[in-house]
Amino acid sequence: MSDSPAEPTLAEQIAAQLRRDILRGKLPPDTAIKERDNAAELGVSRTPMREAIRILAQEGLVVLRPSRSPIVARPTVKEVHDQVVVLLALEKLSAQIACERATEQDLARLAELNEKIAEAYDQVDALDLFEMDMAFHRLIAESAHNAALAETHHAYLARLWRARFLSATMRRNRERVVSHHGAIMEALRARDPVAVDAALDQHLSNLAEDISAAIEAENAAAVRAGG
Amino acid sequence: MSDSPAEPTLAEQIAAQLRRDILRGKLPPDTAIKERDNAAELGVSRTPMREAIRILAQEGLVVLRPSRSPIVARPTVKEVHDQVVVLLALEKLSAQIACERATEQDLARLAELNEKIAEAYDQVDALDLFEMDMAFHRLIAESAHNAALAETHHAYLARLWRARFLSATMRRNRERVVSHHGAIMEALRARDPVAVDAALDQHLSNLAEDISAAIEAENAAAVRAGG
DNA sequence: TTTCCTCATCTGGTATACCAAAAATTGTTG
DNA sequence: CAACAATTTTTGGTATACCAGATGAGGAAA
Repeated sequence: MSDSPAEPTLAEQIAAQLRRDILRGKLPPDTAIKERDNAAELGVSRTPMREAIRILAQEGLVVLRPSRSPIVARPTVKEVHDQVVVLLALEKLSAQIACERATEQDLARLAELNEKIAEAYDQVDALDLFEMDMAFHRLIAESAHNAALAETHHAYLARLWRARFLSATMRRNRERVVSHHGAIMEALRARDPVAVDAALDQHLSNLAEDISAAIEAENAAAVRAGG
Repeated sequence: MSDSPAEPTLAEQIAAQLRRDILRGKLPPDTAIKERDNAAELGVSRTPMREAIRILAQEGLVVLRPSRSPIVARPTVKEVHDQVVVLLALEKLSAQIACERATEQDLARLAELNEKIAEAYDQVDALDLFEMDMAFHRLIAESAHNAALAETHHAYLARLWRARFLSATMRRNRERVVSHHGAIMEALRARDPVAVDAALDQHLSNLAEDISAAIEAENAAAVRAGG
């Protein structure tokens, strides 16, 4: 699942481009991704475009239908909610294991990032803050030193990027995030599984609701626009 | 992730073929899968072979290396163990949710399959029994009615197919599996999350050890053979 | 007017050819 | 004999062309 960081292949570049467009909303749900037209538009052949579409399909961002153009996925509230449930479970498992296995370096990195977030939370724009939040959670997953777990967790984090971003824009109390992160940090540092579990529950419990509200709002808007 | 059940594409057929060969051991770990030679051998072009290899890479059965032939993966004991940990967590989460959400039909199907296994456990061959066991666990995951969870669980189940098969062949006490399944069944029917958790722990706790032993044995054999 | 059949068109799937980069091998030179 | 450099081979990546099936529109018949 790890790409060669050296020189991304054309298909990966295309996938990255489309991914950005989808996540930023430039390609809204239900938009058709015709591999012919789209490839011509970008001046590439169908082959890498095809592969890029497969990558995004694998990530759940587009859906493939037999004998039909692939379209940008329009996740239902239930689907997103289900994914959040899994994400939460994976992250809690990670944290549990991390209580035993996290190295001092892991904790140091986590603390450093947490510090950075605490300093910047009211100064940087939402997107940057969001990236840092994502990195924080990824670090937790990686602190369990379980490659499969980290990979799957990361996949869900990526898949929920848009939903989480939508929810982040509507949530204005950033202070809470910072305090939650602090609680998670402390629990991890104390290597207290129970406290970590509680802290994560606290931090992510509202996420599902926020995301649900955001998705519903977007879908309602789409319906109004005649989507 | 769901295929069109109608008419599998060539790439999917090739992937299925290779998957079987790998899981059955016909293509042992470290075997190179040259997309050129292999395609010519099967009488197909590189395109579907390439896609098939990607599919298997996604499943973790083969590893892609830059500027090198893809090779059949040789999972380390730690990797497999890590995956088992995740599988167990996913299955326990499924069971927890299933305690609330499982329909009577779900439980009926589960009971039916359990019955079938109990009747056949000492009569059918290991492979058939294994398939039934896999179906049993998949039913548990599906009883949570969380598509994302079921999908990820199934992916891990498939990824661990070979390891689980290896462990199954070396374990001769099939009765235990049956009794464990019965315990899981009863706990689910009672919709008792604690009991389900305990039953699953009981059932899957030895799996990691068994698998580890099997993997180590295979790797040792490979070393002896000059792999 | 409605329904059904036909045909043009669009879709993804596959085959083939070409290219550039990276190994591996071989030859040369110290 | 060893180390280095050039060539040859193998690899994956990309472009292009062709094919079969499905879709959907449009016309003909009831």
